[in-house]
Amino acid sequence: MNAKDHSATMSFELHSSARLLRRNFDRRAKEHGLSRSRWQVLWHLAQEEGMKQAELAERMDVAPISLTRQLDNLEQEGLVERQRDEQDRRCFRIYLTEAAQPALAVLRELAQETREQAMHGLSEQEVNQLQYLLSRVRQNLSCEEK
Amino acid sequence: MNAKDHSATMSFELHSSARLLRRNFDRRAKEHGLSRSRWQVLWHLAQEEGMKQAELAERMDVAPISLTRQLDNLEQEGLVERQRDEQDRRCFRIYLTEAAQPALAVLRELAQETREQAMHGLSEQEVNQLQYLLSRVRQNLSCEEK
DNA sequence: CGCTTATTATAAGCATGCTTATTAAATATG
DNA sequence: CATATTTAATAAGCATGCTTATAATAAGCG
Repeated sequence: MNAKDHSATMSFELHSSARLLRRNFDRRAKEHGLSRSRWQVLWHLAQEEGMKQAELAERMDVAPISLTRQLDNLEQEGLVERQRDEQDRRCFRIYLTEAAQPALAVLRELAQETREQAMHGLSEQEVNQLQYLLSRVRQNLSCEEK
Repeated sequence: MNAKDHSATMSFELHSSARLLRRNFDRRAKEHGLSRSRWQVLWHLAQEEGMKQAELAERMDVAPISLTRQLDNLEQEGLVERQRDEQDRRCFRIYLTEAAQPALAVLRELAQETREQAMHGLSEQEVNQLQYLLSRVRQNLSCEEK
């Protein structure tokens, strides 16, 4: 097997393992009534509240319009709140509500389970190495959006 | 940073780099009028023709019904053909047409470019290592669909 | 053979992403 | 100040995945 074949296999492995990771989490989350798009919103808000919709969309790596519908639903269910920015009345700031806390607790637990399953049998050094190599691939692909 | 944080970052890196890989390819393919779902069909057929729709869907890791619409379109454009299986008249066998060859040539070239960009600066050993680690993650996640 | 079950493809309708166009508000510019 | 441009959010409509239901055919079994 030459280097070129290796890199082809690599693309496959990368694509495949990432898909399985998402799916593994999705399967767990679904049992708790959380779809992927929903848990992604809650997850990112848990890391930082009060972002504008556009900022949140940027972080989630979806188009702002794609977020609108999700926020509509989550707001209707009382899990998030849109608050008008007083300085710039065009935009909303997005906050989690108290009602979202139980869902977040579930999410943290599910994420932990998925990670443990994915990394099972890998030494700390191997996890570090994998992370390092992936970050280099990511940088190769993200820097040059030419 | 402890092992748990590492594994969290790892999930992020895996998710992120896989997404960038797809996107990088998509961007190139789009310039040639090929959407992801379309090139995935052609790509898999190029590896093996004459599969049943269900087999092809299995390989592509989509539901059979999701493939139906894509094949409808590709068949209409004359890039693929459905041929009735003579032994089992319920199923079709899917084949590429001559008209698909130019698109395939483009796809091969794009795939090569994307791989080279993704793996830029990685030694052959590092590519091997990355592939090995990813395959272990994949096995961890795929074996236990519990 | 005749009935039941499994398999293959499709249809209908939903979820969620996107592109493009629109509205309201802020900002820049003459 | 008035107009033009930019920005934030949304609306409309398309692409593509899914789940669930349906039709045709094959296969198993009495």
